[in-house]
Amino acid sequence: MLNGPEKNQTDKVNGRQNGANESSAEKALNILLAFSSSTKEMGTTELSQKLGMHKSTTSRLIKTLVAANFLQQNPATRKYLLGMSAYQIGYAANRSLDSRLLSIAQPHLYDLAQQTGESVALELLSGTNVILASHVEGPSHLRFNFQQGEIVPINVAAGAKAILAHSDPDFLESCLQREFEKFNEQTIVSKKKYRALLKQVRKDGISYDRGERYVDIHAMAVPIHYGGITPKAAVIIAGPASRLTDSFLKSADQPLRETASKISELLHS
Amino acid sequence: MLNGPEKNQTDKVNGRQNGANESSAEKALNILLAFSSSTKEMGTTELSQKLGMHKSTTSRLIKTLVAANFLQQNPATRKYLLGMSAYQIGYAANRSLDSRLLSIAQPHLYDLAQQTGESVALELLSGTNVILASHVEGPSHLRFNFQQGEIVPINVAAGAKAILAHSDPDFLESCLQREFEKFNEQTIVSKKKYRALLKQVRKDGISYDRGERYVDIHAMAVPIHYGGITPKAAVIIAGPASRLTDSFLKSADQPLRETASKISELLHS
DNA sequence: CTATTTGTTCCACTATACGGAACAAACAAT
DNA sequence: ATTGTTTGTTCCGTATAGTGGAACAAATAG
Repeated sequence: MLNGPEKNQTDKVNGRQNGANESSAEKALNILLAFSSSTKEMGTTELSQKLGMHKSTTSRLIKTLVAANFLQQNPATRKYLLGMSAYQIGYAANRSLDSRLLSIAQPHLYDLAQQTGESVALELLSGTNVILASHVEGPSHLRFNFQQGEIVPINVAAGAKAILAHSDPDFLESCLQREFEKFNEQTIVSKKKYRALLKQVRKDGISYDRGERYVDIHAMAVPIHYGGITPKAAVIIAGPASRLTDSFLKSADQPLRETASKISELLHS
Repeated sequence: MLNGPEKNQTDKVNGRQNGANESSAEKALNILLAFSSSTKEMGTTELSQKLGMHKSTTSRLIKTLVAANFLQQNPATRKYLLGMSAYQIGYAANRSLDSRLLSIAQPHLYDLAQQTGESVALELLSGTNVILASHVEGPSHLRFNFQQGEIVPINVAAGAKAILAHSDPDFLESCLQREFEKFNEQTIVSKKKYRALLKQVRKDGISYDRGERYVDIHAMAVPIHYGGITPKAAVIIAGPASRLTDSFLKSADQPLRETASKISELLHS
């Protein structure tokens, strides 16, 4: 009789035990993820070492990934890089995440508006502008009325500053190519000043607009983080300058941060 | 007696025979691709039907995809949608493809500049602008000097029209939110007129700029296709209005189209 | 032109994925 | 609540599909 006395004593707890177990599908996904961190092209051997897989296994999986257009081979270097299908699902994910973000955020924006008494909104980065995607008007009679879908230049949007403060350098540069329009005396038009401001925002985790677009409207914003990725959205509180005093900013600080991090967490769940 | 004398007569030619054979990695990738076409969330059963797989297989693979964050479950609907990893590799693919596109295109842009005698460039769509990514100056003394990295509004860039004419409707709408700046009498500021123009461009496969940015500079552009995806780049020929006559446009038409399709093909190889 | 690195194919072995069916969980209809 | 229906997950024996050593092939370096 084969397999002797104790047979399946392989402590397969049932599921996985240490994460050391990998299906071929998992391996294929890991290959894709390996390309997401470094932009550079990679060959079969390099990949197999990086992921601790055998060359032959890696080679076969790459073949599959290439066939599905998730990877492509650069004929010049014979190495591999991400392909059109990767681009495609990224594009689709972007849209899905947006719509999901909006539905997740809505109730929390509402709570924040109730709590602070001011208008609250979500700003989404789109190219080199910010779009006002979702908003809740504050209960007060004198309040800032967000205009749904309004497009705001990055130099005057509090949300844009919050987002760009954590964006990757290349992207930031491409945004700074564009000339900053001046709306009033408070508007920041100097790129140098803007950069310095972003540095401060990154440190504080919060950004402000002290009438840079409309002199009598102030705002404060905190970014929403999507995993390890450049944030592309921010929660913003806006209202009349007369009410957004220093003491208001102080009292609204914690609730705003909590709302943003709550939404960030829910996105990942 | 069932199945009689001969048993394993299953004509397993050995490898695959009809392409009907699918590895688990392939199946996982197909699930991802299923989400790229329709934005809507899908459940296990719906997916299994769409892909012709068994429920149990689909369920297991979804589990793997969720664990790797390529999919996520919407707690409200219990259905699945693309997750952060999808977004992440899309973002990386975007960068990779750009750098690959530039290196692939360069020699062909050069050839086209030689052939036509005018300046040639690559325009990349970035958000709601177009960036001048790579260019070759024409041999003539009087020529259009592209400025590397220059950002051009979509209403005046020939490349933008070529790109947007083939973009998906949602994206086009978001681009049209932005107000069109008027540079001179030729500049198109009417959204209605712009839409009509795009329709024509889509039909012709080529777009023109007859001095819409600089009155004395004309241009023509053809989009580069990345697989089945919305194009995000175009090849453009620009030069002094005095030389871009109707007869020039006619003679450069074929070479320009050929350059664009050559680059498109090389991207896929 | 040989040596070395890198990538692919082969094949016997075994672990892994399959799919029917049972089970479990939501949701609808009484 | 109770039952019926749809949808999703888990179980498990079987057989297919993936594994990895090694041979082979193709580039690149020396």
